[in-house]
Amino acid sequence: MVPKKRLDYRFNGRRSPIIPKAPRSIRRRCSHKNSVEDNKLCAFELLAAVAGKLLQESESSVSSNVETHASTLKNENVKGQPKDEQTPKSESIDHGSCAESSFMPETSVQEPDLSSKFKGLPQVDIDSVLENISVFASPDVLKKLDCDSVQGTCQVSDADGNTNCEVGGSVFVGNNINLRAEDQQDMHSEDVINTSNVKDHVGECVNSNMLIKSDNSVQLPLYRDPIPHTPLQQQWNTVKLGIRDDDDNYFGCNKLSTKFRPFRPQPRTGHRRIRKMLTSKYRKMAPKQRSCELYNSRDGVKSFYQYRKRIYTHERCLQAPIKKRKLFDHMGTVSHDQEASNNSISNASEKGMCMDKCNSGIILERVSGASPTVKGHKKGKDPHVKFSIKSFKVPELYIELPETASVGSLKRTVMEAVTAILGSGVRVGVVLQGKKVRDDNRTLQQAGISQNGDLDTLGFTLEPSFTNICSTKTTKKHTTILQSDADRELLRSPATPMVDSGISNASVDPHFVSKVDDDVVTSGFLSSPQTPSVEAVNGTVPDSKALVPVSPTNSESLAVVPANLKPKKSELSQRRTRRPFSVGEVEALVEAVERLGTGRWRDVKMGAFGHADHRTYVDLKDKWKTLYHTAGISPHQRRGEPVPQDLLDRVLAAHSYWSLHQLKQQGKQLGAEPHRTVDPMKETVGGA
DNA sequence: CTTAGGG
DNA sequence: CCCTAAG
Repeated sequence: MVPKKRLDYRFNGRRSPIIPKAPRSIRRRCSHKNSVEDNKLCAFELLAAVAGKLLQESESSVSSNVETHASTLKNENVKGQPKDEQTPKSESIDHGSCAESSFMPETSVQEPDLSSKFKGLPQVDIDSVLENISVFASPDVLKKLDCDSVQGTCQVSDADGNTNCEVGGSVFVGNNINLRAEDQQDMHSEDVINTSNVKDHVGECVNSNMLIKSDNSVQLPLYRDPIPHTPLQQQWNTVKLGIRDDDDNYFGCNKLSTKFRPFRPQPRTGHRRIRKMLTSKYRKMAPKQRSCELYNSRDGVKSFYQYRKRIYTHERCLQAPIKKRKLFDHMGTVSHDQEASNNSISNASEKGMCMDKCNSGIILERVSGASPTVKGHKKGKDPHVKFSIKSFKVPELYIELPETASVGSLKRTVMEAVTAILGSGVRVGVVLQGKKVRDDNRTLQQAGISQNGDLDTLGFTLEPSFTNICSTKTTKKHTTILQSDADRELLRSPATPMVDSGISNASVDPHFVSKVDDDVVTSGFLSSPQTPSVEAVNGTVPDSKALVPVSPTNSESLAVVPANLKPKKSELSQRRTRRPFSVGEVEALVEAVERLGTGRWRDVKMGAFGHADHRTYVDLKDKWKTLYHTAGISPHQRRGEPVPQDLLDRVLAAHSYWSLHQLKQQGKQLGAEPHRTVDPMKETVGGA
């Protein structure tokens, strides 16, 4: 009885063309050129503003000669910095190009001049940086930047030349950072996935036992000392977020900072919606998402990484709902929890690859068991359950590096990210059938973890337990000042999920740089029970007697996810703007439902809302649901635009009618249950 | 893609 | 509104 052909129905998409989205260049490649000019100006102003402000607070005089200064800094800072083996560019190109490209924004390629020009800049005294920025902020330079952003990362060095404090600061002009993200999104992880070179070039360097999976995940065999002779903490202290690569190649000014962000794996080609997630809100927070490290040998380590936490066993390839991010953005640590809420893993359609692609993973080989799953064996009257955890997955780590960064830099960056997570302490969470088992007092049996249980769905998570993070003060005075600014910024930031052009505000805000930093500080590493940062899953490897590093290939084939992982939404979709139904719409809906019933939402949609692209049948169904609910509650409990009582009455009537009608239909079809078919009074029976 | 429900 | 499991 479908009135119309599906051909006519083209509104089931989520997108509502009608809803104006904040203008944003979703695809950098297209908009790049046009935005350059504008951004150039902004960049200049921004830089100037920042520089000006900071200079005021800076007592130290600065060199106006960039090259000189940079080289000096370089000399000071480079020493003491362990370097990874040389990784020739050629090699990167030959073997690691895929990996590299997947990690780095392509934008950088376009700024060779800048790159060379700012060589050596990465590590500079914070004041100097500011100075440098002001110096650089000439139209010419900006032009060369040919980029939408200028990021600066500052480091404060002590007399020994050791870096004591790193303050990552970024000035974003335009939407570079977002674009980068998108660029990454545009890349195909598959390209990387099967490339062993990622492992070769990155993993080996980071740690002989740690591998970076081609899918962007990091595998860190937990057997024994991943970081042999260095206490995690210590390692952590030396972490430099990719400020300088290991080949002594400094990135250009516009790529000074390396950001750790929850890693969002590249979507497959078909995932268009990925771009959606990169919309304003996300973008706005993007700068803050990056993690930076702030540490001072005197004041103790202060490091903050931002990572995204994920929810139990399921992880979505891409992300967390933006609204959550938003919260996270403005509320700092507190909102971490929220962010974790609806993550679920995706992908079956991707042959289990998604898992790997989606998550950075630390893989542990399962130890015991001859069985792939947790198995129990009798032992007296108390059955034992044997657990063999094959792997732990690290949550997404978003690492962003300029294309000009070296592979060595990438290695370090990843290493740092992983180290930060591990080093800050983790705790284990247990997930069974997708649900976290929170009650520590329950017995395994009670929790359903028995030899007879469905242990295939048992998983373990490594949850971050950072508590010491980003504590307090930074040595620099202006940091404090900026803090207040940042606070203000946070306060005035609307909590609404709908954000306009996103970056604009931030990018224009002279305090943006510091704000970012501050944000990072305040939101540093939080531990949230809800948000496991590391995921572990029971291996599917039948019988591994020992813990062995799992090669990317292996892990892929293992597809270690606790079963029920579906491939669905693999992108961070922005929540649609809320669009309350008008009385007129409600009326139309009621009318349509009265006519068509409550089980034909597509028809209802076509019949009554065919022109309303923003109303999907799901929306209508949901609206009906709420209407029905509304009708069932007292008027004073209702909110929003009041719905005429008569409509509500019709809702109840229609609902009632169609409930019976459906029962009838069912009865007819089933045929086996006569009493259901007709008697209206048997309404309740239907459910049985 | 649609439905139906839970969140 | 979102997200998913089921058809």
